[in-house]
Amino acid sequence: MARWEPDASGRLVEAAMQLYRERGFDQTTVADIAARAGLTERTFFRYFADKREVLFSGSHTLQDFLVEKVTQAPPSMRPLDAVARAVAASGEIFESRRDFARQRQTLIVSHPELHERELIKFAALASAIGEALRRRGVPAPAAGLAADAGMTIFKRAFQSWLDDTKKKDLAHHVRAAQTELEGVVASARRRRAPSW
Amino acid sequence: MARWEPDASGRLVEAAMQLYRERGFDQTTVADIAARAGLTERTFFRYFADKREVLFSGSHTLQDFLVEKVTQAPPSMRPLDAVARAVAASGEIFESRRDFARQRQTLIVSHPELHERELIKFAALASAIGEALRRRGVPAPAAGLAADAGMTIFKRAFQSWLDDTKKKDLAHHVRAAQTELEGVVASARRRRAPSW
DNA sequence: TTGTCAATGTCAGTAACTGACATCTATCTA
DNA sequence: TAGATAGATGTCAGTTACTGACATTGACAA
Repeated sequence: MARWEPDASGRLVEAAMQLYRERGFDQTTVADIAARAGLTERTFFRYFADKREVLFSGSHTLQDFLVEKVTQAPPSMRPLDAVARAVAASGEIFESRRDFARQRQTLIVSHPELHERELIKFAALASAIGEALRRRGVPAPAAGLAADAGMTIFKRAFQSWLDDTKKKDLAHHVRAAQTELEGVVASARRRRAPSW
Repeated sequence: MARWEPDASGRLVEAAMQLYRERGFDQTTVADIAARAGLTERTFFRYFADKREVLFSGSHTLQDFLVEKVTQAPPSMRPLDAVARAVAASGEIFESRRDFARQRQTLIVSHPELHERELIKFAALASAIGEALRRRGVPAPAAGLAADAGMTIFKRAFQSWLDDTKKKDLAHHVRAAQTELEGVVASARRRRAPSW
């Protein structure tokens, strides 16, 4: 048998989600979370850098997934398409946890501290994807902008996927968001500089 | 004469910038900042919600400026152009404080806590600008995306403006960033959906 | 003079987070 | 099989960000 109850980290995540939802983020202490997980406060901080991070343990997995997909995209594919396709493919990570994702997102958007953390995770994602694009030979400025635009698409698509009662998959929402963005960003005519 | 030394808030900002630069953000306590400003810790927290916020006191001014510029843009102007032009115009806020802005940005990007705060300020900016666009009659999805794309342009342009030794103005960098973004986002041909 | 009021100060308390060190227990090793 | 090992956890003391309650200050008005 195992030395201790298995999956301490997972238990902490589970306990945190429950408590944040039950009594709110501010009304939950780290000691509360640890107690519900059958651990001590000190152990919580060995697994998570702070009280917010416990809701973002999956971000590393997502980052690895997206970077790999972007890296594997056909060499001829345009940068933003490579990113959008990777984002669309990440639906497989979320599909089975739609309810969890919805609850988590509700928590995040209603607590600025959590929202901040989400935003910097997206920034890290964008940075990693930009680097992957550069490794594909995309020039630096375009790579960074394609990564940022990809994150804009991701955010929109993810939200509308969560809101979607018809349960279309994430890829569908990604395509819609990309098309919308193209409509917004495309210049009226091809030109060398903005006309304003 | 005034009851107390004037501009307590400004003195706190000044003291914080000095100390964060002298000994680093983590090695500076709020009590340190307050002491240098000739005030107490408690007073610091009456002016700023937390230790980070002291570096973002100008964000409200910037938001009001951008919202007003977007609102005043010619009705025929495309949403992203309206945002980009507003962003370009905001150069007048920064021009005279280029060195301050550079020092501040160096601090922010080297401290994740500060970076988080900057990101949520940008998110608030995007939200306010999106709303302003909707008041102009821009449909909801396009308004939000144009605001986000505008912030992407702002970030790029602001950074390259800070890095620019030739001292071209912010508007120049905004135009360059917008042109780059258009190149990245534009679909290969006009189409109804992404081709991937 | 005296009262008012906004800005500041004082003080005690909570909780996030950290460093140092102790303890536990499955497994490895002699 | 005794004992050493090592990773996971616990204990404890300390710092500091942040808050609520209440006192004080000092220009100004009545």
